[in-house]
Amino acid sequence: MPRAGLTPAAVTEGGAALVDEVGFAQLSMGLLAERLGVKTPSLYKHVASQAELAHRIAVQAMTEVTAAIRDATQGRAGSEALAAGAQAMRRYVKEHPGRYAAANAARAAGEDDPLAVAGDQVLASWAAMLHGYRIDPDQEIHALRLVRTVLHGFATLEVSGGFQIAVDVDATFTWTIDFLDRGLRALGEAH
Amino acid sequence: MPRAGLTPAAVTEGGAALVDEVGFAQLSMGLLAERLGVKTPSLYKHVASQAELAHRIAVQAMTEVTAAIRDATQGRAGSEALAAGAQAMRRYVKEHPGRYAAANAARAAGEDDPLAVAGDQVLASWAAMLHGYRIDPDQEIHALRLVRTVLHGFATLEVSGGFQIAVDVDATFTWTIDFLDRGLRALGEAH
DNA sequence: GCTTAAAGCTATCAACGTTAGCCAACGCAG
DNA sequence: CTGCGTTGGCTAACGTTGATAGCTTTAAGC
Repeated sequence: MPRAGLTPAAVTEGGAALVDEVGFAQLSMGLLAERLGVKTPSLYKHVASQAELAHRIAVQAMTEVTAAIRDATQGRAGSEALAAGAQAMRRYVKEHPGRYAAANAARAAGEDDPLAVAGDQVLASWAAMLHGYRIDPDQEIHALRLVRTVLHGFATLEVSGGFQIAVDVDATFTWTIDFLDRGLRALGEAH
Repeated sequence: MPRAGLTPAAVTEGGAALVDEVGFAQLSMGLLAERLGVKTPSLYKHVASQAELAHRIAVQAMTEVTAAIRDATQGRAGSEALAAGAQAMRRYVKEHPGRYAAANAARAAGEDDPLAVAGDQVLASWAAMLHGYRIDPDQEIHALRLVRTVLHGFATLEVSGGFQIAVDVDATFTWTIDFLDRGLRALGEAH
């Protein structure tokens, strides 16, 4: 019988594609094995456990989110950077809901966990973006957490179908980013 | 052998207490049965499945959240109502993280699903609170979604340990609510 | 007290994650 | 090209957990 030519990276990539299709909660070793044209136990030659697989998917998601935000905010500052970064993140979550769910479910084990490193990079992107608003350093951490809260909250609510009413969610998102932008600008002017 | 005297409500309540202790993901029929002093299959005399149990817990959580917000905002309006309601919700989530997780994981099946009804009541509470800000009716839906986004995002991030940095999360919360309040007041004045 | 609906039990099944152990495929040395 | 070691894939099997079947016994109502 010919080999499938799997590697840890290939299994992770397959798992990431799978959770985006069927949802993170529906991830199972059997289903992934089937997609990869292999029997279930074979996966354990590449990943130690389903928990490790989920963790790898989470790291990949964090890394991809970072890249998306960085690309979007490249060369922009202030309001433009906020809008572009926020849209980039929202788009990523809509296109890869399973990966984002994996990233949310995952818990970093220690400071040097790749997941923690990737998470810090996302935070660093938002921090750099906020810098353009010239906010009082004492309030910077609060503003950073606010941005994260809003984007995370919006993304999870939208993906889980939380917005039922028949009003354009796109409009709400741009409105929300605008609301955020005004408040942040006001903070900078008050400095 | 004497009977344990269980009912669907008692099983749900036990399940709610359990998920708050061990986490929603760790909910299992065996563990709950043990807590209730009964063997696993006996639970199926009261709830149809683990999925139904989780759904019941979610409904209970939604109902309790509604009550908490209503009690907190009773007799207040505008900024005060926002602060009190937000604090009430945050407190509920911190005290009952498992139930809140159950509520987030649950999906309402149809318009008359008790979960949908309870969810609508929460939204109605926020809508009533927002009314005090006298916001342009066209923007009311966006503001409502924003409030929900912020509170949901903050609660989930805090419960999942998302705020690592050693700066007081309480301070960030009040700061965030204040940020929200200012923006909403500005919307009302611009009307 | 007798009847009967239902609560709890034991036994059992199915699905899934995981491990053990075997065999065949590929990479490389000679 | 041949032999050999590594390694990826397989089958078989186990433990756990959700769920069902069917029996027994409790306890509520007449």
